[in-house]
Amino acid sequence: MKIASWNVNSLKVRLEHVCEWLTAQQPDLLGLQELKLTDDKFPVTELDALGYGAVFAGQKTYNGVAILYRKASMPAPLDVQVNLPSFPDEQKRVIGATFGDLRFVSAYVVNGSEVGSEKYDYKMRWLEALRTDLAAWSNTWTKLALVGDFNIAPADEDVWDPAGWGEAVLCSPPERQHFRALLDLGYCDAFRQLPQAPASFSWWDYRQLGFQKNRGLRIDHILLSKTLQAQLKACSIDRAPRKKPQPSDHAPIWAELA
DNA sequence: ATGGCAGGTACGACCTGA
Repeated sequence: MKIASWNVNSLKVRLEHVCEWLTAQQPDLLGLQELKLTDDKFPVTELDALGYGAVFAGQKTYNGVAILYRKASMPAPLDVQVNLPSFPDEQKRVIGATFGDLRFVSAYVVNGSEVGSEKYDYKMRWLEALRTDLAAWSNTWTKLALVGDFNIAPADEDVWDPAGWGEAVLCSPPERQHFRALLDLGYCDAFRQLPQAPASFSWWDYRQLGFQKNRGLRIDHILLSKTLQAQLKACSIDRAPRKKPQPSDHAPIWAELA
């Protein structure tokens, strides 16, 4: 089974890229973030034509998350849950669903703007709630994958210029502690369970030829529970869509499970 | 220190992203 995550930075603009990637990669589950569209504009028909169903929670302009599932291989989603139960929020940042005995959660973690700002404080409280709810979910589901744009580079090796970034937002010690706390609930960072090339990133700034110079960050992650970790066969970031015209600034990350 | 690029809103610049 192949599971994946992709911050598409507007599903309206990126629909062709998503359709091409689904066709080429045939993931069984794909978590999307930053849809930037309301539910009435979600491309149900186009995805259905490729054999994919979807559950989604969108809003105007910002945020918005979805789970796409390959209908030929996956049962229908059950127990669809939008947002964090312990954190009432107007912003649509989380959607979870159960496929057979697998719980799959797609999350778009708060960016945080800059350390010490009001948005950074919101990010801290939001991550605290995510920890609380992930702990609760872990009591219900042993096979759980939490995927998404975490807006945290877990370590210096996940930053193209650690000295330059320092302890700025996405790299600050409190954010990294929050990421570590999620792992401490019994999860692994799938990407780091396997050998990877140095300077592997999932996001590159649109400006200053960021991608061409590989000036990026690894902020998109697949977290696996222990049971799923034991099934992990491969994990990779696919840079190909980032090379296309009018790309998302994020690349998809995928993991193969036995 | 700032802006640079991109998307959305809405048709002006401005907000947000990471």
